Amino acid sequence: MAGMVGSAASGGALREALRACRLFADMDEASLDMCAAALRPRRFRKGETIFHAGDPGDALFIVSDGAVKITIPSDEGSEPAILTTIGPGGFFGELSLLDGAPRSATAVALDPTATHVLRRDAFDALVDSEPALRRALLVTLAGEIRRLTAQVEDLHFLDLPGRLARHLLRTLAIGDGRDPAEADTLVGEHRLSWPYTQAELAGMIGASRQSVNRLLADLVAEGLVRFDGDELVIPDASRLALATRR
Amino acid sequence: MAGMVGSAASGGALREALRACRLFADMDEASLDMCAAALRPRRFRKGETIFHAGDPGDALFIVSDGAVKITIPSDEGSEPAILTTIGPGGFFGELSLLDGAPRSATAVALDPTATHVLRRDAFDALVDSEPALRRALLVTLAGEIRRLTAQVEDLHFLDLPGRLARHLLRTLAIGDGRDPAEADTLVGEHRLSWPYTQAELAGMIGASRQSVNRLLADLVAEGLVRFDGDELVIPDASRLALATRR
DNA sequence: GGAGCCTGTGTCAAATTCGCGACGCTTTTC
DNA sequence: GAAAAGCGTCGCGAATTTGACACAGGCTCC
Repeated sequence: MAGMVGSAASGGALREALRACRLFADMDEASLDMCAAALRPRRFRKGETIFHAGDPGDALFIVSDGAVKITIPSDEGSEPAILTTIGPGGFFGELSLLDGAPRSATAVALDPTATHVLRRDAFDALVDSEPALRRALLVTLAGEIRRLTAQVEDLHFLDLPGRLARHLLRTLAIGDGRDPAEADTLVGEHRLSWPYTQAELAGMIGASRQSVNRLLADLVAEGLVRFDGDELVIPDASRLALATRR
Repeated sequence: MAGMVGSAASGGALREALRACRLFADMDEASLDMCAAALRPRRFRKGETIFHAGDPGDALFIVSDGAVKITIPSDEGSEPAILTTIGPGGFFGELSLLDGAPRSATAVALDPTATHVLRRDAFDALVDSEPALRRALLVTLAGEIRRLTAQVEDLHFLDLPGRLARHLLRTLAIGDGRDPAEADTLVGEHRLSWPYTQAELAGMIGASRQSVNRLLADLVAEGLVRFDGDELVIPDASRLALATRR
C-alpha cells in the first residue's frame, strides 16, 4: 500500500478531489476521467491574489485544499467587503465563463491553497455533454443567488447586532452541513473554530472593525457566546436567533 | 388583414412574445413551436401577488406584457425591499425550478400583466434538449448574480446619496440598453420615465421614504436632476456619477 | 536575545448619518 | 365628496462611523 505512489496514485487523488465537488459528484467514472484530463493543477500561497475584479477571465477554479475569500475591493484604503469564502469541494470563477464578462470580484487565498483549473473550452464542452455536471451547476448558481438575496435582505432590514447574530448562525449551519436558510431554527450548544480577524468579520457583515469588537463584547456580556481558546462557543443557538428579530 | 384573428394569429403573437425573451431568442422555429405548446397563459391584475416568499414553487413566468416587482417582504408593516423589476421579455421564478427549494422572494404585478407559465417537467425537458435555451439561461443567471453582487457592494460601501445616484445611473443604463456595469461612464443628458413612488424607490436602495424625498430635493437643488412632468431629466450623467464616489 | 515593527485587539469621545414619528397638503381613487 | 395614497418637511434621538491611542503577541533583522 505504502508503495502505491506516483502517477497512478495521484490520479486517484485527483479523482477523489473531484468527487468532493458538487459539480462532479454524480458523474460516472468514464466522464470523470475525461474531466480530470481537462484540468490543470494550480497552487497559491497564503495571501496570494488569484484574480482581481475587472480582469478578463476564462477559467474556473476548483478548490481541493485550503480556502479562498471572494471579496469586493473598496476603491482604496478601507476594508474590502467579503462576499463569501470557499473551502475544499467548492469552486469559483464560473461567472466569467458563463457570460464572458470581466471578473465581478477579487479572489484571494486565505491559506496555502490547491486548486484545479478548468478553462472555458473544456468547460463549455462539459456543460453540453454532461447532464449531471450541468444540473449541479444550475443548482449551485441558484444557491448563489439565494445566498446573495439573503445578504441583501440582511443589509436592508437588520441592524448591526442582528447582522452579526445571523452571520454567526449561518456559519454555524454551514459547519453543521445544514441549509443556511434554516439557520435561525438551530438549537443547543455549538462550537465554531474562529479563523477570522475582527476586520474580516466586519467586511462580511458590512460594519466597521470597532463596531464588531464592541458587539462581540456585548454578546459575551449577555452570555450568548463565549470564547474558548480559538473556538467560539454558542451555548444556546435559539437564544442567539432571537437577537436577529427585526 | 382584420380578419386574421383567432388561433393562428394568437399563436403568432405567442411566438413573437417568446422571441422577445432571451431564453427563446436564439431558438429555431421547430423548437420554438414545441415550447409554445408547453406554455400556458396567465394574467394578473395590478397589485396582485403572483407568489409569496416561502411558498413552494414549480413554475417559471415569462412576462409578455406589464411589469412585475420582485420583493423581500419585511416581517410586517414596513416597506419591503425591492430586488428588481421585470418587464416584457423578462422572466422570473426560475430558482425554485432549479433547486426545488421554496420561493426566495415575493412577486407582485405592478401593472396589469400577461405572462406565460412554464412548469418544471417541461422546463427540465427543454433545458436538456435545447442548447440555445440552456446557454441563455446560464447567461441570465450569471447576470443575476452580478446584479446582486453589485447591490451588496453598494449597500456595503455607499451612503444614501451614493446609492440613490448609482441607482438612477443604473436605471438609466438599462433604459439605454447598455450594461448596467458601465453606468458611471455615461455622459450627457438623459431622460427617465418615472413610474415609481418615493416609497418604492426607498425599498430599492435601502432607505426610508423620507430620506429619499430629501435626497431627491437635494439633487434638484444641486441641478443634478430635474423633473419634467412625469419624467426625470439628468442634464449631465457624468456629474451625477461623481456623487457615487465613496 | 533584544529592538523594532507589524498585526490584531480593546476602548473612548466626537461627529454624522439616518430612521422614526408627526404633521399638513395635494392628488388620485372609489 | 370622502377616503386613501403620495408628497414635502421638521426635529429628535439612536445607531454607527471615524479617528485616535494604548496594549499584547509574534516576527524579523541584526
